[in-house]
Amino acid sequence: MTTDTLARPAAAAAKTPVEQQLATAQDLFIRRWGEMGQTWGINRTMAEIHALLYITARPLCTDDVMDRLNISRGNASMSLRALCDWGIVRRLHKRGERREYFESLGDVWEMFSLIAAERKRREMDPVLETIRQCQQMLDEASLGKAAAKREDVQATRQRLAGMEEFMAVTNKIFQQFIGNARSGLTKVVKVLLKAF
Amino acid sequence: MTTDTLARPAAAAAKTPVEQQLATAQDLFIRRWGEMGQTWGINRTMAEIHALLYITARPLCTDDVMDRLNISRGNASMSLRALCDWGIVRRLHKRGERREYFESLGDVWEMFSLIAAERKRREMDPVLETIRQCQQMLDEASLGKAAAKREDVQATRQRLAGMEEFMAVTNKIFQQFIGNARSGLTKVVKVLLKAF
DNA sequence: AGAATGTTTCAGTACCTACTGAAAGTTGGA
DNA sequence: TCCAACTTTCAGTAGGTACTGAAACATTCT
Repeated sequence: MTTDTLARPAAAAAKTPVEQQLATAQDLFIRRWGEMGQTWGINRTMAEIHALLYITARPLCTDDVMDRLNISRGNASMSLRALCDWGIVRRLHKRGERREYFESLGDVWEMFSLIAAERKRREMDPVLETIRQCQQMLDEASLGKAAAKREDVQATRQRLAGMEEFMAVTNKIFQQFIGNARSGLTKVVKVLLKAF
Repeated sequence: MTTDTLARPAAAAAKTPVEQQLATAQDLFIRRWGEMGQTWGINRTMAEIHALLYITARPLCTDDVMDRLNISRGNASMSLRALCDWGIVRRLHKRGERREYFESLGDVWEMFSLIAAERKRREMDPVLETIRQCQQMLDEASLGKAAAKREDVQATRQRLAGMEEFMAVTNKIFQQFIGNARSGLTKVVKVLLKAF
């Protein structure tokens, strides 16, 4: 089932052996990156496009992407836009050319920061808010004297508190990464690796 | 489209007001946790079952789960097994009872460690290996004198190297968490908060 | 052994996400 | 102003994942 991993068309026309090998190596990376994306909730094509832009390390236009990955124009357009929204791909106008080019950020640490910031905002923050909302509901529910002592209510309260603490701390760590970008992250890493 | 978020049946029969409010608060948390799971590559039901076991803080049997979340026996069985495989839910035999119960770990930090370890193994390690494989392919490709100097080959090499460094360091950080669980993470947090 | 109780598996299906391709929209040049 | 080059949108659909429900399987009790 993964045996045809290498079968994806490398790219079109006449190539030198070296070019072919380069394309094959790139395809291997692109494919794997796409697979990983999926298991982290990023769709395969988007991850593959990003991998392509990152690994080729030069600006590509929509048609380049379509041809290389064998996807439709619509798909390429939507995915490129989404990548730009995440901030990990940049639009680029070449002087004297009408068509737009796209290039990936080159700094993996910076990309990670951008992604972390966005996912925190989109996914962790809402959960934290929900937890607090739940806690409030339980507070109101157990205004009655006896109610407050029900063990099931107590148990749920404790679990909510445990999760809240975890999410709050995780959020804080994320925040350290965010905004510090490269310098911040490498510093973080150094500090961490030394501390253990 | 998210308006019926609260419409999910709270649970069946006759309940005191407090019980109802408790169930409602729990459902809210369960639902949100399920949503978040999806965006992190964990299927909704599995995340919901886990949330249910965590938030109720007592062992539940398959039928409890089925009834509360309104899912089929097959689905409940498969998902519970998967949760046990991850190690964040434990099977539990009650004395004198035939049926099996399930309970969630109570320590969020420990759960996080288990999940991190497993995802590292399943998802990051293969990518690291692929990157090294790609690098090797390029090494072979550019044995020829001129080939090694092609700028496209050079560029791809650099990008691969950047990604490799990132993944290697990330892996190392994960490894610090794994096995250290709570103490490890809180230590990380302390170190970080002091360093900035 | 058979019945009672509980669990797992899996073929079929519902549902949902991601993709295509063509039409509509946009921008710049003549 | 119209044309040419290029981009975006979106209705329809393909393909994939997750779910159901029933049958097969397991275990314990009588």
